[in-house]
Amino acid sequence: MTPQVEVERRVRLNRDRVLQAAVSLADEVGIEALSMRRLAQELDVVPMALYKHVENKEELLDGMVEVIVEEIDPPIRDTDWKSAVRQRVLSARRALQRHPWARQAIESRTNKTPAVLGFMDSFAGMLLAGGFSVDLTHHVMHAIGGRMWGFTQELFDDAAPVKGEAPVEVPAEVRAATVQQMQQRYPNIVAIATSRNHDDGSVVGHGCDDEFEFEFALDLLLDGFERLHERGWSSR
Amino acid sequence: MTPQVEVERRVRLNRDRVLQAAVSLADEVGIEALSMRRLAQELDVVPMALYKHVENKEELLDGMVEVIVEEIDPPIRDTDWKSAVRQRVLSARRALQRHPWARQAIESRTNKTPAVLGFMDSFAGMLLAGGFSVDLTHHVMHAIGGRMWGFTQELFDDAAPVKGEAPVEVPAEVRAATVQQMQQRYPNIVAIATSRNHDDGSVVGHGCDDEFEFEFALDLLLDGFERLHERGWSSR
DNA sequence: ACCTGAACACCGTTCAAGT
DNA sequence: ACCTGAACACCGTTCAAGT
Repeated sequence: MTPQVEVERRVRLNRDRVLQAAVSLADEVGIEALSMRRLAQELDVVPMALYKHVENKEELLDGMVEVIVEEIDPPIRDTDWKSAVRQRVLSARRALQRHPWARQAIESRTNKTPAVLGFMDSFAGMLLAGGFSVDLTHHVMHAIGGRMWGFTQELFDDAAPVKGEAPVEVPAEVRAATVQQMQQRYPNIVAIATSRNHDDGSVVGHGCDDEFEFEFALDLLLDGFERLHERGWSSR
Repeated sequence: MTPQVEVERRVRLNRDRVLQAAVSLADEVGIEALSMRRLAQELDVVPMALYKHVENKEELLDGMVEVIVEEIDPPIRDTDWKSAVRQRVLSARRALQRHPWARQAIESRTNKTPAVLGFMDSFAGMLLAGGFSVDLTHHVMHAIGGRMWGFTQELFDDAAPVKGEAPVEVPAEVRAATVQQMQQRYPNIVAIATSRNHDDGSVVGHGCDDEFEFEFALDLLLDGFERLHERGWSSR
């Protein structure tokens, strides 16, 4: 009857279109109202059509987080570490504020997707370029991560075993290949992850001492408060 | 047939038993697997029986958060502000770590329940007792809140209008009564909330300047990093 | 290669009824 | 006063089938 209309609305679906639509829908209706069925409806498609472009809802959320992380500006060049870091943190904050659901979504993800790893890697790069030791960079990443979002805690930890599933055994050669790939793409992260506990020859690291990281940031803040208090600081 | 068994398992339900069961269930199976139906099953009761003790699932989650907040130790007396604050933050952290779902649950709540308000009030009290100005206390609360969990941002804001619902108009006399009640129970919070913008006579305050709070904490950390860097700090 | 339709095993919550 | 049972309008995801 109206063939060109049919043709117009039947744009071919692809992963990117699915993710973009999901982001817009979450912006409009909130993350709790974002369902596979509703998203499909928005795209004029039957629910199951989405599953050709996205494994399941978890992977959809991973993809949405990737979209948001890619909105963050790259590091500013030719400036000191402090203003580079400051600008980038504020840029990340702006991205999160554009999408009110993003904070919660990020915090619920346990997978580290490439965009997230890339962000962390270039972030560590700013500090290392500023002359920070790998050690200090590591702790600073934890401390600043808590400011922007809550998920940095486990970034360098071993993948947490999924509830109810036996942890997958990865053959040694696959592990070695993965480490090499990681080293190529995320050299700073690998440097940090391998710098501790290298006495036992493990390349992966043993997860961070959560308690230490927490108190590290806490004490920095407490000392800061004390200094402001002593000098009679006021916001006006 | 077996009347005493029937009697034994049919313990009368009440709000507390529901909340405790919900907390245990979430501890065991995770927050995403906690459903009203599953909780009812755990309590040997039909799903709808829960709704006599809890308005709906949102209120169930509010109640679970209350349970966790009540696990936090009260402030330690007869010590300086710094170690009082430090101990209490670490106690809060321990409570959250006992219940891995709690962080996410807290962050998803927008209601401020009495236990949460009470916690914040006595927290502010530690700083005020240490001689901090109301102004500095206010910003410190924001900065430290971000360390423990992510929800302090909106604590002093006006209640965010619920999506899709017209904001409820509260009669002036009801507002006045509420403020007086708040002043009785949460004097410190009210002091903080009313100290800013008092030039226009509003008692409620206008929400905080998010951007200012964020940069306040960020710059404290950046200055801290800089100091550690300059003095060649190392974690060993 | 991509999309569909029906079906399954779940949700939160309403309503009217039972004790 | 407290609990029940059936029903409604949703979920995410499987499977086998269509083009």
